[in-house]
Amino acid sequence: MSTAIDIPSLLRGHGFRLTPQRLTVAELVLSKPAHVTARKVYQTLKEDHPALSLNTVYLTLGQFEKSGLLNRFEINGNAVFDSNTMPHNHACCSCCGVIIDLPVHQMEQQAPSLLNQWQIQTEHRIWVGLCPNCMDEDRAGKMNKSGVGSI
Amino acid sequence: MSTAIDIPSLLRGHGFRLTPQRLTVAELVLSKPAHVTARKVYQTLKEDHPALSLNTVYLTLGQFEKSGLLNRFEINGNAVFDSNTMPHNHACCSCCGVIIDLPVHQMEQQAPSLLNQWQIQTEHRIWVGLCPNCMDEDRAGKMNKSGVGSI
DNA sequence: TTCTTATATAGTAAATATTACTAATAGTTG
DNA sequence: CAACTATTAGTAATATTTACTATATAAGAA
Repeated sequence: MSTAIDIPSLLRGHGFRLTPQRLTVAELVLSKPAHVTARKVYQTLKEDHPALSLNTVYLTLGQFEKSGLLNRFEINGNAVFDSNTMPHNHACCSCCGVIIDLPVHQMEQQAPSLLNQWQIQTEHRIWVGLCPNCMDEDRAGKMNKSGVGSI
Repeated sequence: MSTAIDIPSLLRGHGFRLTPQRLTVAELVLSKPAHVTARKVYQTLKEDHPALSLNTVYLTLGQFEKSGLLNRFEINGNAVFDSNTMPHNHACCSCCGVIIDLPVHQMEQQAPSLLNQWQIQTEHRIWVGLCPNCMDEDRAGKMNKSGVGSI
């Protein structure tokens, strides 16, 4: 009678046990479009769910990301988890912090029309992947594990 | 006899005093194209310049950013300072962490040709500015100071 | 239902990044 | 050289995230 996501089935389908904590977090971040930080999830839920630790929120969001249920990106130094796992872009308000989704399929180089009402201050586009050097090392089986942290 | 940047003049022109610490940091990050974190600057310089604290590096990079000498962006949870203050985009290697500059003026929606040799894993595009709500509040003189941290 | 077992969790601590504060230092200007 | 003020190192505080561990518990087997 509704198109609501069946959270228990979704979690089981990804091999998760159905614990109250996990169900609560999933209900908040997977049942509807959401851009959340771990802290925000914890603050939102802790009152009604005292049996939930910030620790578990971090772990759970990380698990959901690994399972492809959430996407993760960085904004202003915080990890933001996004229930929209389809390719898309974002706009973030520097005043209130709201984040909105933007389509990727415009031909324009400029900001998409959804931003007509916004007063854009900065725009940033970043690609993450393997550079030619590391692809070579990868092929040679010598890929290091230093990761991006070495910047 | 060279086109090298005159760091002392540059700093004086922005109202900075010429201290050894500031000159050292400036020489590293302003005299040539650079993508650096505060920690990286500190680690690079501390051996030859014991009279330099990580604290000062943070402060100095922040001052340079405020003065428009550096641009700041986030990648993998770290603040990265970029001596290229002209509009441009970035690619970051998920293996070695190298960051390269990319032009903004291609018409293509796809990754720019500089990335032909890369194996791109993810792409992210983000616009930062004032949303319609906050623009209204701004006009009404009620702009809050909560900032992006409230996400 | 009861038992078994591996997973999940809270609590604690640790690691990392960044900012705040302060007393002492040291450029700069006159 | 003297005075003024920016600058700095050191320390501490804050915030985010990860690591570790003993306990609790969900899920499947008996």
